[in-house]
Amino acid sequence: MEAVKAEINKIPRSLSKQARRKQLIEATIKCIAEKGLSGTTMADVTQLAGLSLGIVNLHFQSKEKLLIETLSYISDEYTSGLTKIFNDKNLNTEQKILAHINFDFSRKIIDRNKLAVWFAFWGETKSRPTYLSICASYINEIANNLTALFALLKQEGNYTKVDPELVCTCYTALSDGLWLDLLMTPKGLKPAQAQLVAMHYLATQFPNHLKTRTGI
Amino acid sequence: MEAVKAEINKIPRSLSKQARRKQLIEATIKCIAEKGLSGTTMADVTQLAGLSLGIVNLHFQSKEKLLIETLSYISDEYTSGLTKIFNDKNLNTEQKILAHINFDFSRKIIDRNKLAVWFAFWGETKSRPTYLSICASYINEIANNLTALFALLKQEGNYTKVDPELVCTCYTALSDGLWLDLLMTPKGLKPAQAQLVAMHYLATQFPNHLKTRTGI
DNA sequence: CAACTGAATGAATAACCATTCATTTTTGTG
DNA sequence: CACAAAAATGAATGGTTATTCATTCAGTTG
Repeated sequence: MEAVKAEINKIPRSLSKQARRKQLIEATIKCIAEKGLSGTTMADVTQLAGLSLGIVNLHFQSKEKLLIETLSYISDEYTSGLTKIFNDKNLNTEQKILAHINFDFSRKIIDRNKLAVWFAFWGETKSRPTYLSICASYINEIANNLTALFALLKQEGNYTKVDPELVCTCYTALSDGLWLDLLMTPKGLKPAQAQLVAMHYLATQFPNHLKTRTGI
Repeated sequence: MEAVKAEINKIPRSLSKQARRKQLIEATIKCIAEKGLSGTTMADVTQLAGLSLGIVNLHFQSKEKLLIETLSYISDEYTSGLTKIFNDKNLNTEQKILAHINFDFSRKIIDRNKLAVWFAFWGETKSRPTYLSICASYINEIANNLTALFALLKQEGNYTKVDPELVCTCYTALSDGLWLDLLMTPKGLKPAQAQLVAMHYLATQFPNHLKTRTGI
């Protein structure tokens, strides 16, 4: 009891509002991963954060708003990472595409807790338009950027038969599906293998630029 | 009021146990699609089925069992359809693969209500091992069958560089991702287009057997 | 150090919801 | 038609959980 109290007290009360919100959002991510979206209660979240029951309503007004902020949090993390790559002037087209794939399968992104959160919300988009609208805004932007990169590589490499939009749709669906695999069967597919699968597809479109080793 | 009562009364009370269960499961599918897994209540399900509140516990003992039976129901529908194709002695290898893809994107399977149910449960697999075990059993069987088909086509068509297991992993992830697309952005990707995307990938592996038109 | 401010607490409240079961309705059978 | 068995009903129950807010606490300022 004393030990617990001591540990809790390590967290200063004067954390800025922003930091306290982040602390709660990260507890929410863990909670959704462990108990599911429907099984996540305010008591769970606040206990995991080492704070008191009423704190979520103080900082987020309601549970629903906390959930929305949590989805926005991981969406922003993903989008901003990709935007940075897309705008990096030191990378050429091929390097940007490679960086994009590396990012899609990096530790930060394919963390199983975060994957659980993605799919928890995606599973509810049909019934909750708010969740959908949060996702829709970034999906379009990323697709446009990625399509543009594929179009450039097509030009630069004389891949006359490549359809950039089709490749973008296919790659995006493929990586979503691989994410699902990583979430559901962690004993099966490993992150590095998943990335190779994605590379394998892109190598069929841009064989002179993106090569994969044989086997997975 | 009279009209409602009349309509309800159309459903005979003497429906066999099996049929009543099916009626409730189908109401559950609609409900999960409309309100999400967390938002689905017993009152919702039974009202949608035009029956009384207590009926679920009569036929399924608990809400949790109803949900599990609902997942099993759509899993069985999917698995049995694919098994039938795989065991069809009138189809050659190429035709079986084509039939598999056609089935994956058939109306029956990519019904948005059912897609919503798939993803609702998948989003909770990390926290509910029961859901995972229901899915795990059929996933393996289908993967083995499909890999075997790809291995056969590789042999028959002399595709020396094809890795059947890799192609199976890639195709499966791709179709899962396309399903997600169909669920989340129904205004974007259409079922027929999604199928063409899947075909486009397989055409890169078996170009002499599976061709796609240009464009999506 | 005393007064003040805003952050944090958690007991109390009110709403929601799965489950139970005494009662009613329907069906099939002799 | 009567009667037993089976199926269905829905009011009542009890457990769970989001939200509220009076109170406590920590940090700051003059």
